[in-house]
Amino acid sequence: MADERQTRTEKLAGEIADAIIDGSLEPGTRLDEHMLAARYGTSRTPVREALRKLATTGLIELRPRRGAIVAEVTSQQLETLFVAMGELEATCARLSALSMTPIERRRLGALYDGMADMVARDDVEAYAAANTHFHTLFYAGSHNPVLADMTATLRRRLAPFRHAQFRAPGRLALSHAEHGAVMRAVLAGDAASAHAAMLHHVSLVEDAFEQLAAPSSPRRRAN
Amino acid sequence: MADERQTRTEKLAGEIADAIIDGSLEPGTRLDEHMLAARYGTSRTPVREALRKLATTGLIELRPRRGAIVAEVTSQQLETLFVAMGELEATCARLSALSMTPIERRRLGALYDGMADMVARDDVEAYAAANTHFHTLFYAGSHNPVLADMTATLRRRLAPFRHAQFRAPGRLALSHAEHGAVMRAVLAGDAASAHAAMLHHVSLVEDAFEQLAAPSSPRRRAN
DNA sequence: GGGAAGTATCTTGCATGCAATTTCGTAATC
DNA sequence: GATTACGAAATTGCATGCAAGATACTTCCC
Repeated sequence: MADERQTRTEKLAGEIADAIIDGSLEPGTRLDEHMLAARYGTSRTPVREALRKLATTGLIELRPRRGAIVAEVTSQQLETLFVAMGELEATCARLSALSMTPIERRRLGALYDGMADMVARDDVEAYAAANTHFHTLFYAGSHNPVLADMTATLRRRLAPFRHAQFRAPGRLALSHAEHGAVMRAVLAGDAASAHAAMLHHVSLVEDAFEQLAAPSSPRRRAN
Repeated sequence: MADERQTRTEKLAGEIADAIIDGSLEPGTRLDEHMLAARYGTSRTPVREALRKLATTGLIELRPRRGAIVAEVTSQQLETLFVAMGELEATCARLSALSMTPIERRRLGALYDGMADMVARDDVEAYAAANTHFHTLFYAGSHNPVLADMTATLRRRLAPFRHAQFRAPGRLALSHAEHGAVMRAVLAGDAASAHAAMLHHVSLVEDAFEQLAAPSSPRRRAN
């Protein structure tokens, strides 16, 4: 459809980002400009510009004169990213408590109720999709596009590491209960509680990930 | 010194950013690629790449096929930026209360004490420099480079609009008092109070700006 | 005189080519 | 046998050229 309104550079950036996020391009892979240009049927110029763009989001690492590689994320950096993500999500929830319109609040409630059914049916797939939507509502609800963008970008950056998020048994019901706490605080206009509830929620997600990713490694102290 | 270790693109990005921040390039100015290339004595290629980089920070606006302009910031966008900045600063303060090392805490106290003298001498210039330093301590003190980067970038982006920050009479002493509240909360390890105090502090800065920038325009409700 | 259509100029998007730096492989020395 | 030095291949950084789209201007029509 709208495939010729955006420039080749933008299309490339999107495709490469997708390849990284869905795992086709593994961390550490060298991103040779000639290779990418050949693979996507363009010249090196748009490839270079796309790589610069991706570098600013942190998805890839650009070393001057030494080429680009898909960002290798150490578990320490990952923890840093999760903490930052959590703080931003909590901030969005905080602002949502202060700024959401009645319509937005009603939508939030409706989505939450719908997600209860998915938990009852144990429909992990539907719940995962609805979960993304749920969080997105707070980005928009903050009524602050700058913050919403930052948070969405970070979420995208962490997407490769959250595949198995709802695998752990009982995680669905727990997640839904936490969502309930966040939602009630936001609907009540209680900024501090909304912040705390969301922070608690995403911290647990982080812990769940760490248990899956490195079950035997010694737990570092959170910063 | 280190002028040939970084690439032309990076140097260009820095110089153009400086020109925007110090006001040499006013908002709305068209950034013609040929013109910039000629002015800085390079070809268009590094100019293009520098522009892309600046676009991601928000300093300039890049419209596909229509060129780049120095970002025009409406007062509404400015308020959004200030709110986001405030939330991020508050978050850094929150994390600082939890994570600062004893050495960092001591440095914070020392700087605060030194700033008291500047207030007494009414040395606006020195205070402004120390103020930047003061805030930077919290970025580092969060022990979260991702968050610190985001906050520093936003601060840089807002730099053009904070020139007259300490002009208003009595602002120096007030600022110092607020710094004191933030510092005490951080030193006490009280995350919630640190967050609240910093938010209060930067909100007042925002208000001061708005009074200077648009004294007669009707006040919008903060989001 | 005002507006619209067509044309010319300008600007960006992309391709290609060259030079400099890095990296890899080979060989020589310790 | 390991390490270092040298050289070749490869890769990035940058310059230039061309084509498509956008802007500005002229001209024509109402």
